[in-house]
Amino acid sequence: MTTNDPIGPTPQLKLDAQLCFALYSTMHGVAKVYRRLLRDLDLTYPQYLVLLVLWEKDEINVSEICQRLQLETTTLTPLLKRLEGRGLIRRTRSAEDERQVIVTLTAEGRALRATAAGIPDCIAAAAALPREDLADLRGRLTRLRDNLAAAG
Amino acid sequence: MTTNDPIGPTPQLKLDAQLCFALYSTMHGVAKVYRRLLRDLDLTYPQYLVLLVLWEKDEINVSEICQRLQLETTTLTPLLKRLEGRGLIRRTRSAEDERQVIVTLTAEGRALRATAAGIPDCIAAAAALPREDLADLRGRLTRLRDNLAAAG
DNA sequence: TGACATTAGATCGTGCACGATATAAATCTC
DNA sequence: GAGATTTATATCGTGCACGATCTAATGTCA
Repeated sequence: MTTNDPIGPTPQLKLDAQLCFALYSTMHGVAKVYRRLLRDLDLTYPQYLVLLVLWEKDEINVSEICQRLQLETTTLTPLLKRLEGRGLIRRTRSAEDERQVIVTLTAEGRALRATAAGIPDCIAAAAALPREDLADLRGRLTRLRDNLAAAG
Repeated sequence: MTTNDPIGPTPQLKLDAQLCFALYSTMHGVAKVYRRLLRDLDLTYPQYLVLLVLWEKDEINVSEICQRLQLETTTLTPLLKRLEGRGLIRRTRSAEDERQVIVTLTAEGRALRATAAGIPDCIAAAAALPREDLADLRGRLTRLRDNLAAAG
């Protein structure tokens, strides 16, 4: 028989006590809800995030999208190619600086915004918490994220 | 020239206003800190989570780990094979029910617990927030996760 | 007992996510 | 203005994460 606790309690190593696991599993729960909502649009959640960025500001280069989403170019390059393949965006080399790739929404990509307009309300409904609680949670998470970035 | 806002404000579609993006990017920030801490142990964060589960309760089957971590067997099967390849766990078919695979820590897998004992404090330090704030945040996230699961 | 359903894991295919590295264009330095 | 450095993006390899599907073992019930 193996003992389950060979070196003492170490309560911080308990899964349910860990903030990070709460974050991890809650994110998966959110992703699951989004998958259902985005299935109609045939989008993944990261693809949806890229469109959110472009709906706010069109004709930006890849690294600006990277900065906004805190993702590496190695993640975004294939994702953007898929969005281009779907006809939602165009990727063109900048004339002034040939190193940059400018990402532009197509008419279809812009049109998708109207279809997506209802998504935040669906998420809020699934969250089933008062709007101010959600805003408060967002603020706390953002502060944590900034602290981690400063520490790392 | 393309307009940036062809269908009106729709402020809920703003990236920075979205709780879900805060969750998503904060999780990536956390993962980044863990990657640095776990590099010495040659573990990924999901692998570390599996070990947390086993350090709490050894000799459990695959589906129990799935339930604890809220992951699919299709995610865990290859991950467990990698941990087995590293010599940290063993996978054996149950004698009573041949469908089940029982996961057991090896001596090396148990020993790793001592090495990992300092990680939670490192994370707390990087988070740079009072312990009660972190506990509060964990509670709020768990509530949100449960609501989403109930809705989905 | 034999047909059917259920359960536990595994396999396959697709899409993130990132570290290490490559390449080409722009910029800096002398 | 030639060579070194930096910058923007792409390529490659590995590891999650999940939906769809498969297989084998178990359970059910006529």
